[in-house]
Amino acid sequence: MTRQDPRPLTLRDVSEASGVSEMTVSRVLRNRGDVSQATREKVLRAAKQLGYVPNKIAGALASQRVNLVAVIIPSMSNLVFPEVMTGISRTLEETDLQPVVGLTDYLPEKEEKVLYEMLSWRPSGVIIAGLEHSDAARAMLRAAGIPVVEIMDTDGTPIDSMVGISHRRAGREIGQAIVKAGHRRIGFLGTGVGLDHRARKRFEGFTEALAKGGVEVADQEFYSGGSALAKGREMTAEMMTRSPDLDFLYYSNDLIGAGGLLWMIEKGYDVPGRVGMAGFNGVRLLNGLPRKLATIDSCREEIGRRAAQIIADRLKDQGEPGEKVELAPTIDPGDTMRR
Amino acid sequence: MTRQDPRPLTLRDVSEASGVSEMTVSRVLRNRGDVSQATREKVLRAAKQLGYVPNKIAGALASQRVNLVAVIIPSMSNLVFPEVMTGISRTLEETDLQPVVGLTDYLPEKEEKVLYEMLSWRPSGVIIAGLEHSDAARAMLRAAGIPVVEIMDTDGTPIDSMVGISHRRAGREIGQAIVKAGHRRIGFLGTGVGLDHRARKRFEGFTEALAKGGVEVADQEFYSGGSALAKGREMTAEMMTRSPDLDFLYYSNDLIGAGGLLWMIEKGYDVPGRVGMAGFNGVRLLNGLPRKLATIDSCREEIGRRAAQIIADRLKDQGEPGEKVELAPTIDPGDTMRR
DNA sequence: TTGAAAGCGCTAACAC
DNA sequence: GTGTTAGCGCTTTCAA
Repeated sequence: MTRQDPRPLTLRDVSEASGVSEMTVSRVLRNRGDVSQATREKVLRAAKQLGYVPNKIAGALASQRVNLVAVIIPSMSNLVFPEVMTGISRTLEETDLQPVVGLTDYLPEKEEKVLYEMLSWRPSGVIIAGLEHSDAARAMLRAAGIPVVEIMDTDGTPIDSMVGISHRRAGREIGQAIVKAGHRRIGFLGTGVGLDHRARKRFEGFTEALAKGGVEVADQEFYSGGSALAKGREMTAEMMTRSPDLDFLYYSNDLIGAGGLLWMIEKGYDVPGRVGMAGFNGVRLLNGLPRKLATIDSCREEIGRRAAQIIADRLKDQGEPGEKVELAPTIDPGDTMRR
Repeated sequence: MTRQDPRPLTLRDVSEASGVSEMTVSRVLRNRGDVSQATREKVLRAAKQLGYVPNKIAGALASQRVNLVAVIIPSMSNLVFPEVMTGISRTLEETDLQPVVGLTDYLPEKEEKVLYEMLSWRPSGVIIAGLEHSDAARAMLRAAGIPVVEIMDTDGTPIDSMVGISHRRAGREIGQAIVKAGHRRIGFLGTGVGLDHRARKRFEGFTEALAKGGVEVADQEFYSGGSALAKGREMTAEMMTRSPDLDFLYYSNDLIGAGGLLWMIEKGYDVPGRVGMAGFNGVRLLNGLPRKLATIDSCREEIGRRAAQIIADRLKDQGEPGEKVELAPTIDPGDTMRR
């Protein structure tokens, strides 16, 4: 228990303390091969006694195996990726794999850097958000020779496997539903495009569906940063002042939509009678607000689970490269869309 | 660019491709020592050409240095730890250190396991939430011989350094303020104690302050799981039905408090005239709700920043072991506390 | 400025 | 069931 020497403990220390060879100690600690009960106990006692913690760096180098899965996502501060992580963790917990997270802040350069850093630890697999990556990033992923699952989005061609929803389709479906419900003066409030490809695709699908119905977006406003609920309020106030005849507001995410909804309720608008509203994501955190915003579930936790499962299977030599999973989200009209 | 061989690239490949010794290639790639411009360029070109990504496993084993900081926290799914992470990341970004996160779900056994896993990668430092750990966990942390910063809480004795607020004091201060404002029929709504030591300490400080003012908690209710906003609503409805004479509701976190506040507004209660309300954390996400709940900022991002700074300094041989930082949160009365 | 040799702490493969 | 040997891919150290 008490050691004077600050040198980290090694297998050799356990070997000497227990009088068992290093190799056998290693076997015991990894539960590998046949070791007699007596020896096992001797080793375990010595290891615990000393407070030995194995050195995975050395183990990984020797065995050429690292039980890490690199997970590369834009951010943890909105409500979407933590749920994806939950799905990944839940699934990997049943294996000996561990997720390690890298954040990109939606910046391609940062993605490239983070990917490089993570690959330098030689993970067993990669789960990465989105289908858009720099050439260098794609080259690294291909060269890594490990299973790669691109998640969230299925509108494009994956390097290897992909799991997600079609954001273009999601945008299109909500657009169709809005037009079908008879709305003609439609406002869009969302994140600035460019950084977030999925938001862009939703917007494209949305305008496309409107166009088919002979409708154009009547007003739009983009934001970045700030508290989403408060931003939603502000933007909605501005837009309804500027374009008081709007009869539908479509938000690129539930949080700003919720802010907008709170404002509309306070101002006494008849929602959805006079103005319909919808967001995107199916954020559960918002359950408990006075009214439930219409939304499309982005299947975040399931995406995480499926992606992790693909990696796990591939590492067990089950499953083929190039698996493609497109989940089908459905519209939840909540309390803010006419049916 | 195109390789048939699935074998990962090594320094030797770059060495052969560039006609420079492995040692010199290594120097170039790490920007160490003097290398002629000509050689440097040759090496860089070859490395890029091949798409070489260094193997940190091997590097770490050889150099006995790992630029990782283990961050061990209970959860990512509430609003508090993501902000702590933001502070840690911001600070570490200015160094060559990288955070790696492990989650405990507030379970001591899981904490022990996660800690063991993380320490087996021989990180350069550890940031861990809370001051309560199993004996085994404490032993591991001490034996690791690396800087350890315990965060969030300062009510206790750290293994090495600590950065946080006194939750007992925070509870006491809000309790005092409530009593001073003349409230006598006080309800408490919070997380079940036992798992979350900090929530427990706040509650203890709270009841202590009430006792000093000759007041007892008139009604209390605990919850776990579910959507916090919705839970806050439910619990508040139940409590106000059961104990209609309450004149203050204190919640152990802002989210359930916000749910409660929404319910109170809908039911037409005069807040804070007839019933005062307060939460805890200073969650910015909630800015934008109709009214602002009184709260105490838990200084999450600053805690992250300070903790990371302590690790970074110690690794540069600046700063001493055993540093203790207690931040002083202040009450924000918002719109729900009489002043 | 460059290179050669000797490990870092562990495990695969094989012997006993 | 247990031990021995030879690396894993880098970096440290020292020599040239």
